[in-house]
Amino acid sequence: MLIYNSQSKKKELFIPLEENVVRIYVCGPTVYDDAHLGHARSALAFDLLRRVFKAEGYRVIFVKNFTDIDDKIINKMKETGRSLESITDEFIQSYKNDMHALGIEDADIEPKATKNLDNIIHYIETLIKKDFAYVIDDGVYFDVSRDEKYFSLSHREVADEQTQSRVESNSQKRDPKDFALWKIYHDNSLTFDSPWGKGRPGWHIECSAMIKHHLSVADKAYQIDIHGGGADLLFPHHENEACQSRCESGHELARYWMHNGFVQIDGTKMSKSLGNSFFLKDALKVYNGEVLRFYLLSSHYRANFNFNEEDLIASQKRLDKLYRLKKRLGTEKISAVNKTFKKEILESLNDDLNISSALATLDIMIASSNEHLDANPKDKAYKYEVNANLDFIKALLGIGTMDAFTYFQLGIPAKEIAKIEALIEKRDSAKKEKNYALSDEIRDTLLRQNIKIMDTPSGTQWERGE
RNA sequence: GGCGACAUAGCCAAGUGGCUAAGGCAGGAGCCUGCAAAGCUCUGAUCCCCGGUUCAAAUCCGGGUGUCGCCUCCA
Repeated sequence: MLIYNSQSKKKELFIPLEENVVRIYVCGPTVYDDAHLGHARSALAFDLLRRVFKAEGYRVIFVKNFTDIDDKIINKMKETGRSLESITDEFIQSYKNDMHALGIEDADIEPKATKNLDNIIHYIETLIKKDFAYVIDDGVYFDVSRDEKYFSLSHREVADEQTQSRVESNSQKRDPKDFALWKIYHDNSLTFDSPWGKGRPGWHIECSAMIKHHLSVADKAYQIDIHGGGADLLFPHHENEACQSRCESGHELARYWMHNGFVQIDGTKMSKSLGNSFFLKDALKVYNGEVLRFYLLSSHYRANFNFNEEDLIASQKRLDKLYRLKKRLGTEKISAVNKTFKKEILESLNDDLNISSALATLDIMIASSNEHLDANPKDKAYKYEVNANLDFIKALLGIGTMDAFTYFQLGIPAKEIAKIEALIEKRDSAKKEKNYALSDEIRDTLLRQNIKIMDTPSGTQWERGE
């Protein structure tokens, strides 16, 4: 497996810390609002990574946190009068529901900041004891000058004056780049006890503390194999995490750093402040989860992804072909997956998740299967193998999980289905009587309702249109 | 202002030194069909521009132009 490491800016051969085991930590959402398409893309990228490792026979320990202490959550508490837990529970559940709709399973471990306060405080104490952090009036800060490898992850040169001036700085901080490990609050907002006074943990510290507690291996040069997240987290979040962790433990945090690209709308980054963000739950009202999954998954995870409906429809049509093949197999019996097919798909994905290349192989398999079945419609052994191929894809990519007839009837209420099928019966009898004028008229009527008719040797079938 | 990424057919998108530049959507032609749909076959690119390196470059180097991102919470 080759993985593009943001730290070296190169593809590197993946070598696990422990044989046959992969430890992956991904920065999850701050749970103050519903998930948007960007969360989905990030989650899908690492879901694919997880599936590929599993297909290669690794035991995967996949950890994704929920940041449940944050100023935005505190603000929401003030606005609504609700408790922290009621807000974060709601959005954790909402996040999970949306991800499940996309075929993304829960992480193996899902730590939360509120459940790791002791770990966080202990971690900060160690950093102070080792003289990497210092206490001033408004909190505990990390002394960046004590880490000569600071900037080695994000490759930033020494920050220029402009950058420094942009950092909101406490005059007592030794360096504007120093970042908060613990923030002390004297107001009535939500706070937690600490040796330095009531307050809240800084953002970066939770990941370092939770990785150490939940995922790290001891006595290796690195604590975990892979650390992932959105490209916007590279600096300062991941740089700070890496810095804290190497200083606290003497070991580097992660051997490989992976960063996914953004979802863009009309060529600009989707973000709340720009007012162009798209909630996943709203998208899921319009598009089936698997269709959305396939679309968001279909281009490389590091590239930016320009979301638009036209491309989504094109992507759905591509998925339709997989389901049409599934439909025409007419059996669920399975033999062994085609070895060449499996090998080619895995080779593509093993190259830093080259999904485009993998999907090209899938499309070629679909076309050649159709070709073979056109010539040999009754070749059962062949059908079993194609079934096995589709089953392999289902586990690896999470597509083709539905019954084919269900797939083509998505979004059509049962009442409509009965009406459609009644019309099709009527058309069938008209056809038998060679009353083509009537049968074509019925077909046109259905087409106007976005229902496509197809006459096949095994009877008339229908599908929803776009 | 500093740093970085990207630029491949109408659209989406692989390929990063060497046979005919993957695959999908859209379009065109054909086979099939009562006619369609579906499926299959055929069909489209001097790889942003200008220089350079090389026997050979979409692929490496330099310079442009353009788009986007990070530097502030962010997936």
